[in-house]
Amino acid sequence: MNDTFDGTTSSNFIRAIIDADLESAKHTQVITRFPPEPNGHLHIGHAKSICLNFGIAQDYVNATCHLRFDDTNPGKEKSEYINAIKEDIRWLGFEWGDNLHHTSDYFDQLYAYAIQLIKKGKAYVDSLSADDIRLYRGNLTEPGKNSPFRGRSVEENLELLDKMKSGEFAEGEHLLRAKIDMAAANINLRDPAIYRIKHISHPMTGDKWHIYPMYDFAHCVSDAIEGITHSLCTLEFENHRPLYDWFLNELKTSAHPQQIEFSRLNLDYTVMSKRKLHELVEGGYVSGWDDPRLPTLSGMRRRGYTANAIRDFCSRIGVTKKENMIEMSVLENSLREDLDANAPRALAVLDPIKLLITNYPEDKEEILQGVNHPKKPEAATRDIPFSKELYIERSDYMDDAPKKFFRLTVGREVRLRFAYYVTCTHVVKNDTGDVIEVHCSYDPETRGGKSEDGRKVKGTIHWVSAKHAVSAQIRQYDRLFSVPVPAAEKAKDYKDLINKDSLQVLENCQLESSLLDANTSAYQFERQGYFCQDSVDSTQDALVFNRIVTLRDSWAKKSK
RNA sequence: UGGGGCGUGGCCAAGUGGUUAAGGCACGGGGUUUUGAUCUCCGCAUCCCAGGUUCGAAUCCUGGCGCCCCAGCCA
Repeated sequence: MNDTFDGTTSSNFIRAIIDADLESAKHTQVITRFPPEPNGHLHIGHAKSICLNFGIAQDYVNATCHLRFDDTNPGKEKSEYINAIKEDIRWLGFEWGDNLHHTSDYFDQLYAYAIQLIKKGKAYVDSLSADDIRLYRGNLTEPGKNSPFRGRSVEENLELLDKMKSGEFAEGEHLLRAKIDMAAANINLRDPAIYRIKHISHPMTGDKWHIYPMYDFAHCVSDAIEGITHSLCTLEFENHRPLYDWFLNELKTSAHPQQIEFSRLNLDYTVMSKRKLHELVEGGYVSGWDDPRLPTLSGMRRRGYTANAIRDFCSRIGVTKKENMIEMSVLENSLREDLDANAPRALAVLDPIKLLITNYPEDKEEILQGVNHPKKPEAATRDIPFSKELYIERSDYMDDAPKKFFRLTVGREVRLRFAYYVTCTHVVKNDTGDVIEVHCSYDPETRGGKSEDGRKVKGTIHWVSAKHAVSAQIRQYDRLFSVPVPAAEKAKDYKDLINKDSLQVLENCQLESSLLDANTSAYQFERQGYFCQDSVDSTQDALVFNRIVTLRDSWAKKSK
């Protein structure tokens, strides 16, 4: 199963373990699971896990991946997140079929297992306060000590748990704990909590329960119930694995999934923690969960990222146990690769300046042909109107330009893409010395942008006919933070490190009219970058395009 | 200074005692080009450190060093 695609390897140490388990016949089928807690939106870090888990289900014979909402904490979770999460996973290109589950589906079984633990003398109801429990737990270097309630009889524990369940106690009054070892070096083993009292109704189970199971107890048992073979999670759960195994061993479940940990994704110039993402959204630092600057899947989707690109990115970064910080350029590379291969081309002037072709007839109009995709002849061509007055990019003209500037300056000839060669004759400036009009003469013999005489014209610039152009607003997005690792700047609040130019709005950009019929997918605006119509704010009367990512620009790099 | 992990080029990442130490991103340079895009070619590490075992070590042993995680009735 050492499969590759797109020329990059997608194998990793986890797949190697699975291969070995299949080889040794420990398992004959593979079942993984993706277990989001419905308390926020999915981000690119989740995509790594989704691609790992669902990717395995996709690549191995007879394998499946369950989608399980880990809804054990009704105080923090909202059912509205559930649909958003499902939509994101589907958008990424994965499906769970009949395997949609909720941890809450197993509340009855979980409760029965808890009773079993009590009967085995492996769990007890503690009545210490939260503060006392913390005190009794000890710390990293000192062992904890037993709770005075640790020795309660099985009968008393059973009775107390039953009353906890039916809501006879206040929150915090009692707690069901596993009886393991208060002196364990691994703090997770110092009698961890199993059930806590919460008088909150649950989106799935309503008011049935007044107690809800803790992650450590619920997760391993849910995995076992579903027959998960490989339970993949991130590194911070490594210390919980002994507990995962302890529960399953004590309960003698029919299956004992193997928990395997891998490192979570970190991307530079952004933040990934749920807390920070919530803060940015709720504090109004961004426009919402789908703000195109956010690393959320909904934000990236709105920005114009493709699922393809994200999947490719995930396969490129690999899966290991090493802490990592992936550079944004890796993501952008995956993006550009997909967009270059698939996005139709168009001409659009973002910062327009008038270009007048002085020797072109006043009322003449021509229809020229532009190729829709240089690498896909089958994508054919489109009509592009041409006339005397055009708009070109302000940055494509320069006074006293250096030799290497392959664009316009007085006396220099350039090619107007798909159109004609034009030579700049002079420019008109306003009082403050800004160029407001560029005058050129054109060579009628160069229609289509080529000449018979083989004359070399190094530069090609994009343009749009003034009278035919449609104007639009363009939102240029850049990295959300001004530093690579916002969290590392301990002296500053990460919110003060937000890149002030992460969103730049350009009004009155001039687009080729065919963009009026633009669909929602990506276009390449030649020489600029990739753009897509904003799914929320763009209308026929007021077009709004988002810049997904710029084109690589070796000229900008050189001229720095 | 308890326990658990991790350390291969700027960032990822293959490698499991014998390879010129894969590949991608980034970076530098050449070519092609009606997008200074794409494409293409070339360049770019002795493997945290120190000892040791071995004919031979990134891979094995010993000792260091560095970084990450854990003291929620969160997940």
